[in-house]
Amino acid sequence: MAGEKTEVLQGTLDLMVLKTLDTMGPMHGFGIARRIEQISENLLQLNQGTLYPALLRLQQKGWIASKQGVSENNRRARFYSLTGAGRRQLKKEAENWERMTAMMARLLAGNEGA
Amino acid sequence: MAGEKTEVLQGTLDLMVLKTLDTMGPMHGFGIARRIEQISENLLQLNQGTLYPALLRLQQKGWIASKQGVSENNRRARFYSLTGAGRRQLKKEAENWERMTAMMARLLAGNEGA
DNA sequence: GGTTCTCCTATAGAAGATCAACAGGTGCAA
DNA sequence: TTGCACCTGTTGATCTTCTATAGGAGAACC
Repeated sequence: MAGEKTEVLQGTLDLMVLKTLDTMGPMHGFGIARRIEQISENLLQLNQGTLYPALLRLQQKGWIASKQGVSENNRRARFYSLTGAGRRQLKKEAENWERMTAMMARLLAGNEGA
Repeated sequence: MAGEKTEVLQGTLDLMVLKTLDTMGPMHGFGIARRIEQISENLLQLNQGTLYPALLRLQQKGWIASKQGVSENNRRARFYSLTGAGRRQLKKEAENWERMTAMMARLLAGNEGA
């Protein structure tokens, strides 16, 4: 009831995960999700069915690596961390995002000149 | 060869089309595509296979209406224009976009406080 | 010792958007 | 009449996210 539920903009999730890992260091999936929801001020609901396939995808592409460990709450958890390639990919996607927002800003400004 | 080809961020196309129609008035599909490519400084390549289904979708939702007409080059063309509901939807999506970019800005800034 | 709660990982199937590729009609100029 | 630029579509594949479901395991309370 309380306002709109916002979905994750397709193609943005990778960037969010990569950046979160870059900022926070190694984290487990649950923690990543919580962090993103916090940053979004709970506007964004991150489903597990969204996150874990994404984490798998990122691993297969070699952008993140995972290691078994134990969480703050003493539970078994899989910790993900950025690889070198992941850091490069993050840079690339962040730049792409900047370009995208710049373009949208131009469009939304509504200037009619080409 | 010449740099990256950027794909349309999924979920962004509706907003782009709606806003274009809002700024430019009635246009045919080909023109909309050209306008968006110009604004994006040719970073964005808009496929017909992307645009026309989108135009159809937008019509079915009642956000745009179409009318047969004749283009500047004297060809038969279908002109699309915003409806009242379309204008409302545009406002909504634009606001949503603002919220999304604000959140991404927070995330990319990398502040670690919640 | 058992129950229940929260944490944490995962998978399957459906839905939706975009892409690549193809197909076709028409005005205009050479 | 040939060719080109303009203009509108459709189809099938792929990818991403969502909804729904499943389950193990520590901790806390009884």
